[in-house]
Amino acid sequence: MAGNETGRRHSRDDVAEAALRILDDLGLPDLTMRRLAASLDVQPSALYWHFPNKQTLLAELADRIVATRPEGSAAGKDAGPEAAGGADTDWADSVRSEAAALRDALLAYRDGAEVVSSTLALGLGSPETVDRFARAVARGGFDAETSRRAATALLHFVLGHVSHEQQRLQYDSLGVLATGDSSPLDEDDPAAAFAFGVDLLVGGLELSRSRR
Amino acid sequence: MAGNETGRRHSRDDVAEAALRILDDLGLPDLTMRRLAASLDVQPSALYWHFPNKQTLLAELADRIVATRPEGSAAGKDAGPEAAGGADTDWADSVRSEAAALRDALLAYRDGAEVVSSTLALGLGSPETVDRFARAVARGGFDAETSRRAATALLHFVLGHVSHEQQRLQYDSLGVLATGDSSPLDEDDPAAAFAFGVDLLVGGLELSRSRR
DNA sequence: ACCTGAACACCGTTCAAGT
DNA sequence: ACCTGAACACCGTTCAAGT
Repeated sequence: MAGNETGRRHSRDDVAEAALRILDDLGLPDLTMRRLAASLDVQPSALYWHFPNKQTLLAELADRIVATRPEGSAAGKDAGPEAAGGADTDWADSVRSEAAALRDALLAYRDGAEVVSSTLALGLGSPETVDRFARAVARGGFDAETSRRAATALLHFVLGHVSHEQQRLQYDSLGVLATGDSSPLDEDDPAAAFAFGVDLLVGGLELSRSRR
Repeated sequence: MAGNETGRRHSRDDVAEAALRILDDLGLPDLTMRRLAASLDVQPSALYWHFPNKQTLLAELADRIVATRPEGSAAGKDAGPEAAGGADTDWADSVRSEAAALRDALLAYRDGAEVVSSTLALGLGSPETVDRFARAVARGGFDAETSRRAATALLHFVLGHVSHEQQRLQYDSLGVLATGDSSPLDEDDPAAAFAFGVDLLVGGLELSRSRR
């Protein structure tokens, strides 16, 4: 059903795309190697020709998910007028839109945040996501270590927030929505709560800069 | 081996303690219902008399883990001299030590952060952890919604950071420590990186306060 | 280059029945 | 109140062999 319509053999890309489909349709708990194999009309063992194990498959999915950027959501150019060394008055907005773009990408696939989060935790997946944050922060004139630490703080917040957001989505889509049994982490306006958290981190950076 | 030494029957508390032991000794992936049952000299099905399912067991463990506070690490009293309404000049330090105490508690058990994180994500577990953060923030004179949002941002950062920290620990303890293959999220000084992230969030709150 | 067939070593959960 | 025995419906992964 993915890639080649009726032909027998599949590519690594076919497998990844079929996996992404199952993820988005059924969710991460239902993305099993056996179910994936079945969706490709293949034996489970065939998958191990394309990927050494499930974790590697998930890392590939994570990379594809974070590469999902809604059209025209570029968070500033890679090398603007002030790219070479100097401080950028607009760095804060670029951090904010980088965060928003990542959130959008994670929300584009069911359980996207959890897939990326667990892949990052295992040290797999491309470093692109942290790097983008770090570059945006560095535009503010912060040193490399500060930028990297701020970037991971941002990433942890974004992944935690969106994971919870998505968990809530499918919790609501299922039956259990009794009145008032919301957890204290639930937010009635997820986007606003997200922006607030990002602003807190950006504000902290601004403050640390104003103190030299 | 846990609770009653040679007697046959166990309490819910025995089961939880045995589970905590397995978690700390072998890690979350090896904490299976079957292995837990074996450690109690009991059939797997016996566990389902004490807990309706594994998730509920994990939620109980999460509550016990966050209740682990190293001796004398109280992050300020629950009702100090300025408890009733007014702003507290020292609220920032209380947020910081609350964060440090939570980190210590999570680090006290292998995979502690992941257990708490996944429990929180499922909306299980006690709301105490968020509440403590929210109360510490509220001492700064912030309204309830701001305090709650800041608290969840803090919690997401702490859980993300410590999860990664712990994943790195057992990654290092296993074989694979080739030179220079560290992920961009790795920190050579985890405690400093942790404090930096917390300071960013606290700084953001200070800034938002100075802007009225 | 890509897949089958068959097996290995597991999982979480249910449920009637026992004491 | 607490547990056994047996089953159900699954997992991820390996590996010799096929085309």
